[in-house]
Amino acid sequence: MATNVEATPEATALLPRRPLRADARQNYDKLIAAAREVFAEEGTAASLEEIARRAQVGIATLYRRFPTRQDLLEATYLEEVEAISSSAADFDGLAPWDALVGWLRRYVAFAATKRVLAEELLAYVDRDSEMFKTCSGAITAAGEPLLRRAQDAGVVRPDTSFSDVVRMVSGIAAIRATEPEQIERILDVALDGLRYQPS
Amino acid sequence: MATNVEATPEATALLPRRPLRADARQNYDKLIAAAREVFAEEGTAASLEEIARRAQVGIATLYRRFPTRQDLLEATYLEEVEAISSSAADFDGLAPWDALVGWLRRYVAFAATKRVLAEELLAYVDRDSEMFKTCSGAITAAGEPLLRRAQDAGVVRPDTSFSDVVRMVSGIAAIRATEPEQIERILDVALDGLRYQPS
DNA sequence: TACTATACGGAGGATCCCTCCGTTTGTCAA
DNA sequence: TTGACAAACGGAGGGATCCTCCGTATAGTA
Repeated sequence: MATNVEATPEATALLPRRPLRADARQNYDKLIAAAREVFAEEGTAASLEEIARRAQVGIATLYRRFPTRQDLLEATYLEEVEAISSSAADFDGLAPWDALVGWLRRYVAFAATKRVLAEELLAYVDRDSEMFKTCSGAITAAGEPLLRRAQDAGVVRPDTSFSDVVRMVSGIAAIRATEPEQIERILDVALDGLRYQPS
Repeated sequence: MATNVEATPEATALLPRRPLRADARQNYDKLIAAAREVFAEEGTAASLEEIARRAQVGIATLYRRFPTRQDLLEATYLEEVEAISSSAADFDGLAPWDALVGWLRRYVAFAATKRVLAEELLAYVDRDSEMFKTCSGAITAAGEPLLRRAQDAGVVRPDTSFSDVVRMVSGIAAIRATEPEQIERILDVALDGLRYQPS
């Protein structure tokens, strides 16, 4: 995950934060990492003490940094968005098709936890709040170039927008499948649809 | 709510249950009523002890009847479906338009809690399970005649299906509005759309 | 090195989950 | 009506979680 230095060059400023003491910053990162794991495993109703335990941090440390469950949820969500956005750069070296698909596959894993976090956040935050707008903007800025590159190279049909693709993948990621391989199969088919050239 | 007699004439058999002792049946009804209230107020993560308290029943009584939180959730959901279905008969005496709109307004209140219950149930029950199929069938059987009657009377445009109307209303009911009056206003506009006669 | 703001951890009271078990009560047959 | 029993009830209580308070430790600075 993105380390928590306050002046990262490519920082999208999703998480504006004052400088923390070194130990505090480490604990912050450990808490977010643990929260992402536990929320993914047990849903948003997961025990905060379990998160603190897994982060090997006292429960009070968790509450000091995140006074509310919402605060922890929101920070985890923003870290996820930041991670999926900045991960687009990891695929720069690959061929256009492989780069796009590689990122989208990563997006599936991201979308699964993102959806449940977002659902919970929406109970307290407005859907078209500054936060959600910034997030969707960051994701578009990260992924749209991958799509355009693939389209310019002729390996993806030109009549699809980034929004189309992301929503298609999000929809597939949200399928309640009994076996996880099913998601894989469906995703494969759908991605093949992107290569199809309409006559 | 529908009282819990085991041989109600119009019973849709959504809730097959063996005959209960009189006191047990009363407590069952009190628990469902309390559960509906509390789930609506606090979400599906609400405290079961709070539900037992509000129903003025011992906590063990709740657990005996509903060994699992899922069981209580499911029973509450089914009661809601049964209530909204059988309530269609309440509007038989009204004019076609008033009958349809009256039922749909009741549906909005229903949909708000239904959605959150269904969301939680889907974590454990398959989307196209017998239960969900039966429920959507019951709602269609209840509401579709109201729509058809209004269409036959010429007060609702003929080019809309029951599914269209229900999903429109469900969508409006799911809006995360800050003020509840907003839902009312939007619903009014949308329902006026039903009267509009395309040329 | 010494000082202080910052951060840490855990005890502890309140609440919730769920089970066990002794007590009460509805139902039915005599 | 009455007596007997299956059915149902309620609450205590162990374990887990929530959240706060407060004494202790340490990073950063002069």
